[in-house]
Amino acid sequence: MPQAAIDRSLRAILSDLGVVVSEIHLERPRDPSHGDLATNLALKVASELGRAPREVAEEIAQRLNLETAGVEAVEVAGPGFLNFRLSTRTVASVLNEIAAEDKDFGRSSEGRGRSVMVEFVSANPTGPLHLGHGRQAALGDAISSLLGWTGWKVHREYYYNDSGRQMDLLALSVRARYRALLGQEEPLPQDGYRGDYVLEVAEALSKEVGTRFLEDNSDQALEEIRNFAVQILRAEQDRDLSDFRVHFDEYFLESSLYKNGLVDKTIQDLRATGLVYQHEGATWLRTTEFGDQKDRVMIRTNGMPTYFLPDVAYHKNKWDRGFERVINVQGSDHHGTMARVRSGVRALGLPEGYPEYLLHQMVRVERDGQEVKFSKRAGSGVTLRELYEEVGVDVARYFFQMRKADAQLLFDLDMALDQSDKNPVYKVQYAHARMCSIFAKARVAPEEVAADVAHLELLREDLERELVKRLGEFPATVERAANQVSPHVLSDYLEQTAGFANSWYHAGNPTRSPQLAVLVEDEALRTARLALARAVQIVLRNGLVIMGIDAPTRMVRKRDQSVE
RNA sequence: GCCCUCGUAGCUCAGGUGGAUAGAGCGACUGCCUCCUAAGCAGUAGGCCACAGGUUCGAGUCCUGUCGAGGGCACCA
Repeated sequence: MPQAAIDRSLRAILSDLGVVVSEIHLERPRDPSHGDLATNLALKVASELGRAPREVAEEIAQRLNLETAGVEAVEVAGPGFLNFRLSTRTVASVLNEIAAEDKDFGRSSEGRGRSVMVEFVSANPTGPLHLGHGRQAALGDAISSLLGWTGWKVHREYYYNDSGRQMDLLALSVRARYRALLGQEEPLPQDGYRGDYVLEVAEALSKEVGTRFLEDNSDQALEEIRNFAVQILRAEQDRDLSDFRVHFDEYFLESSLYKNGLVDKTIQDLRATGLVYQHEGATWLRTTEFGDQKDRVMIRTNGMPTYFLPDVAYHKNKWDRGFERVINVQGSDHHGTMARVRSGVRALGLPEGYPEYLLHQMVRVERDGQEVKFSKRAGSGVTLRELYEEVGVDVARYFFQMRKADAQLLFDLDMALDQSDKNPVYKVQYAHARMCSIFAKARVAPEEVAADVAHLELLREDLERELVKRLGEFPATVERAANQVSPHVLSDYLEQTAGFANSWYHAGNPTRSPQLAVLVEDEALRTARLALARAVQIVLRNGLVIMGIDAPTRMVRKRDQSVE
């Protein structure tokens, strides 16, 4: 990459000047007259050297070996910026790198094969997944993928509570519906689950067991009902996720923490720290020791643990399984658990800031400017499946990823259902498909497109240069998105890159400027442009792969909203 | 009351570590095309970056406060 050569040259000069700098920030200036790349380096180190920024910049510019840095010109501007104009050869050589690396272009090794766990979705099996889970599924999957591309060994995990009060509530809700179905009215419990899906489970139950649970109020009967309901609802969630192309390496049951004695072990270990005390009949942990706002109850007066205890046990277990880095993707309503869990595991000797959290805000859906609120089946909200069956999985995944997690997400159904370039998802996919259609028309296999530097130097149109530069930024963009745990950084890049690619393509429309078409008569130029199209294709495809979105070679428009 | 996140164009949102004239999409407006290189293309207008202070050569970005939106502050999950 051109950045790397300049970076090396600058570092050499700096060490001659006797300055150490951890990172050199090279950016693409907005204003093209400021060159292809710019750095504020001189401004940064000027004070350390006790010299004027412009003077330092001048000296760096003078010492720079243009040839080695792959630069055609360097100039000092403004308060002391260094602006670089890349040589055409440097710009062009990017395309060969992209073609050579192909499916791996954009991968890096920053993670050095270390393990990271991403825990996400983690919904309890009490009903269908809703939009919040969808956002989380898309975000968690994309983050996992980004980490994989930057050299981490990623473990996707789903944790769920298969015991406890919510489950009992579910069982009672199902039982009430089941009995009502068989003519014996039973009121839903307070805070019971009201969605139509509970009725579906009840119907299935009655088919399975007949009237067996009509009179039986035993705990054992209730547990059977619970297990039955959980099995059905878990299966439904699995289908919802799998059809959404989200898959996990491991499903972790809360109940296993009790079965394996990890909860008991945790409370013992905590007691050994001396941070545990009794107060008004409950057992507390002094989490304020680690900056929590108040101490937390671990075991209630009635002898039952709160959720805090298994949470700590679970995260200690993550650590013990070798995950020194863990990212929990959760709704921002879980904000309160963050300080608690971190304090709890710190008491057990784990490092500060473990685990990491990515909290996302709520999702709203709008149609015709009106908020869509209801799902009869789910009882409340809109289910994930309802959404992606209407707009398609690609669109749903993209929309969930295209905003930063800590901002609320407005899901605009009118935009989502638009099948033109106005829809960012299709814009990127069209751009990819257009590149594919060029190869089809030229009757060449994309893998066989090759051009040497002499050809590539012919790419002198502004749009072409701009495109090449952008394509070269793909690996750095993937890294930034991964480091910031922010998939929207990537979707933003793809959308803009697709925009440039589309403009480039349209510019060569036969009725406008046929000399700008990819498939021009001049064979050398044609070769060069095919190589550019190939690079665009690779970058867009790799980006979409990371996002978990199809990169179609041909777009087929759906006639209407009915299922294909 | 305390804590966290957010506040940028009419709308939805980007704005690497503080850097040069604050960007994109939608919508609006103006041209162009009816080509088959795709369900159009090109361009224009639109901003007190919520507000008030501060830090500094320089603030949308950092600090303090105010206002507004969302969420969290359980022996619930």
